[in-house]
Amino acid sequence: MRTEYVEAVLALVELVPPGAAVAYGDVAELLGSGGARQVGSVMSHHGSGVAWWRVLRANGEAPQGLEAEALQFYVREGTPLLGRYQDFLRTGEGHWRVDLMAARWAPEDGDFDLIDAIAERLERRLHKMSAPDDEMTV
DNA sequence: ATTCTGACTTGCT
DNA sequence: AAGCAAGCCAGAA
Repeated sequence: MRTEYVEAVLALVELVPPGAAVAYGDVAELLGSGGARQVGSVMSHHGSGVAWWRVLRANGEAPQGLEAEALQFYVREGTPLLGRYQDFLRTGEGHWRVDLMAARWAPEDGDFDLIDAIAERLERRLHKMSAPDDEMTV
């Protein structure tokens, strides 16, 4: 993934407040570019510096392979959870997930501007690279 | 150009 | 609840 996209994704993720969360697909949608898998890829390779646990699967499951670590953060941040997470904390058994209906980030007044700024900057930087120039007609 | 690979999604059994 | 197939977007080989 190009660095412009990586930066845009990370910048977006930093806007998500503690206790809230968004799905991979949500991030792509807010950026107006790429898809859920691209966002997942970015998080996997470059997400360690941000609150990666606030970006998860559309059904509320934590990022693949990091369930246990993520749960610690959710509990600490008071993120709404569903299922037997307490069992999971004690025994490592039991299914649970984030209650995305309740936890999904609802951007506030100032956030929309920031989101737009990020999306626009990405758009600009992306377009600059292609420069079509009628390539197909040659 | 083709194929493979992912911290993904959605729909159907 | 749990699997599965197909669709998805893009980088890498």
